[in-house]
Amino acid sequence: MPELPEVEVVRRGLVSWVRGRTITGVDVLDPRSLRRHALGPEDFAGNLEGARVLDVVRRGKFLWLPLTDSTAADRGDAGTGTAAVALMAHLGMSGQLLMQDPDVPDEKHLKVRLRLSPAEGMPEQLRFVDQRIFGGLFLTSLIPTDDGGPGGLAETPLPLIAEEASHIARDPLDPYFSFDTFYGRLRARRTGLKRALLDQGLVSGIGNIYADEALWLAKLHYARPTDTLRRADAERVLDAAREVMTDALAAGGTSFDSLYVNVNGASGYFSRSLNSYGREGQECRRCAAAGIVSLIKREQFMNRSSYTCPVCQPRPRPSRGRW
DNA sequence: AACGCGACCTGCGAGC
DNA sequence: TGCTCGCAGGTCGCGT
Repeated sequence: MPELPEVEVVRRGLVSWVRGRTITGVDVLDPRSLRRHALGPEDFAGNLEGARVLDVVRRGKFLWLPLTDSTAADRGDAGTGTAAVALMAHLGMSGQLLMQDPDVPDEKHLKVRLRLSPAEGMPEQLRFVDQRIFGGLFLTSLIPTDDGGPGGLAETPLPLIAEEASHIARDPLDPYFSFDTFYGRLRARRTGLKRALLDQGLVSGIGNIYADEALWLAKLHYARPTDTLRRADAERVLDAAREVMTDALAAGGTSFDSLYVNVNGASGYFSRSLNSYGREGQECRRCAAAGIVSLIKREQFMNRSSYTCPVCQPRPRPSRGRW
């Protein structure tokens, strides 16, 4: 489910419920969801119990909760306490973070339950639910960022980043995102445009859906070589990514239920607004508006599906070298 | 450096 | 009804 807009919906939903609260108990129902926590479930639980959640931070599709040291958790400054570690969450393909009351029956794919200190009118459990187990939770250190900016989007941005997310580039909606840096690195690559857009180390937050949508909006083919891509084309595809992710974020707001973080917003947004993804055999809307009949084509690329309009996103001609 | 895989998983619908 | 196949929005690590 989650690309940047979906993860941001989760972040926004989560922060008002968990910021300032203490983790009082941890139930690991399926240790496979802690695969990336090398020291095992007991270490995971032991380090979380007693720690206070300071914030919810996102970079790309990575989400983390900076924590106070569990031994120093009784300071009153929930928002400004220092943090050296964080609880990292990645939703993978099917992960959800749900706020639930204790009397709500366990979800079928409930993997980890965090019990939180009671707070007036707030659910007492944060549950990690994940059908496919590509996502997971783990603890990670917080380290200084290397560009002076904040580690990610947060209520109280700090120049610290979760170590396990430090290889992830900023996303196009991040105020500290540098187009010049992105473009320079893009031109240095000898690869295709979609592969580059999906490379979270180059630009983050874009997944298979929004890559296809951005390429469609920008009228660019996924195989367009990056090393010759003009600045205006790179700007166009990034602006397109920004546009589609901003729209999705706005629509995703409707999928957030105040009782829990609802990760079910897919149906609402996608059925209405997608122009290429999942539309194999259907008319390209832009071509149709111009009186041309062109059917969206699906192709295997990078072991996944890519959707393009053969008319307005023509495949680039094979380059034979300039000289 | 880049790429193509496989690995990690469960569940759904289509087709037989 | 039950089987197999292909498919699903991600990331990591290996070999070439």
